[in-house]
Amino acid sequence: MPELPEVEIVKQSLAKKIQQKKIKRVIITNRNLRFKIPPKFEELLQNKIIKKVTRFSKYLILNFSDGSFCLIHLGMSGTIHLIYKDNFNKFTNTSFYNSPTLPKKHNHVEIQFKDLKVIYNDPRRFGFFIFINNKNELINRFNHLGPEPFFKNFDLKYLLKYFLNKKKDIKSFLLDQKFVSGIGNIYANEILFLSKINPTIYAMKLTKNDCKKIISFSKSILKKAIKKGGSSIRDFKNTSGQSGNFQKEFKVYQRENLNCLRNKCPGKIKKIFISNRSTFFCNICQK
DNA sequence: AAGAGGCCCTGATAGC
DNA sequence: TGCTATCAGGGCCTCT
Repeated sequence: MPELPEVEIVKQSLAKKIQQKKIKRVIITNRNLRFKIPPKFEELLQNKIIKKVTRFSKYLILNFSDGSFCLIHLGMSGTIHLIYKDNFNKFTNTSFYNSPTLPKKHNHVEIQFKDLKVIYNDPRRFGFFIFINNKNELINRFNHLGPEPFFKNFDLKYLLKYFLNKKKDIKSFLLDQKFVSGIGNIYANEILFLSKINPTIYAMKLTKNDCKKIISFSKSILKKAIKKGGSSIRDFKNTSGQSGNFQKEFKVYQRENLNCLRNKCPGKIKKIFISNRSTFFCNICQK
């Protein structure tokens, strides 16, 4: 669900509110996430000072002043909510993701600061919180991940080499975090539409020009989505309580049977499944 | 080793 | 109204 742009919005919002602050107390109300939160977790975070909040791919990272980290993933349904102390008992909080109010069910982690608290909610429990002891351990966690689309090494040479002899559709590669990290189902669909590439085509069949377009549109669409505050396909709110706006720009995602939006293209958007993920494309202009 | 497929989980919605 | 089936922004694991 949250892809790179949405996680970036959460990161920016969170950074403004909790950087340089000391964690007073951590309360776990439900330890069952993708990885069970160990009993010592609360103790490890207590009294840590958050030097910086950063992001890699779809991962949020709390960088503590003593060199340790907390790695957070939102999975499909993870949301982060902020509650100010004055309103501790009111649901007038602003939400970073997905809900205008704090949900009553499925709250898992509560991180308390002097003046506010941060609550993590995750109905489907595909997300996680992991304590990381040091930089090496953090780097190891990311070892298997490919570059973000923004990185310099996500270039033509990389794609051409990676796609050599690959008998798998390009859509699956855009979703494969080992190849490129940060792209999810929405943006994979949109990138292929903008590139005029059929999602079912084998990666090895792509031309040099196709690869150039994929690189260029991956960067531009993610940048644009961040600029627009992410995509709100449910109730996404940033820290100011504002929705993202990028969903208004979707050209194919969730547009099954609607007219292709490319100038003068007579096509209609089709929906198929690739590796169990819904895939939207125009079968006229996406060759 | 690449590629296909299943699985983790709850909730919203569509269809009967 | 109320049931069931399907699908949802992700990623890991196993099998061939």
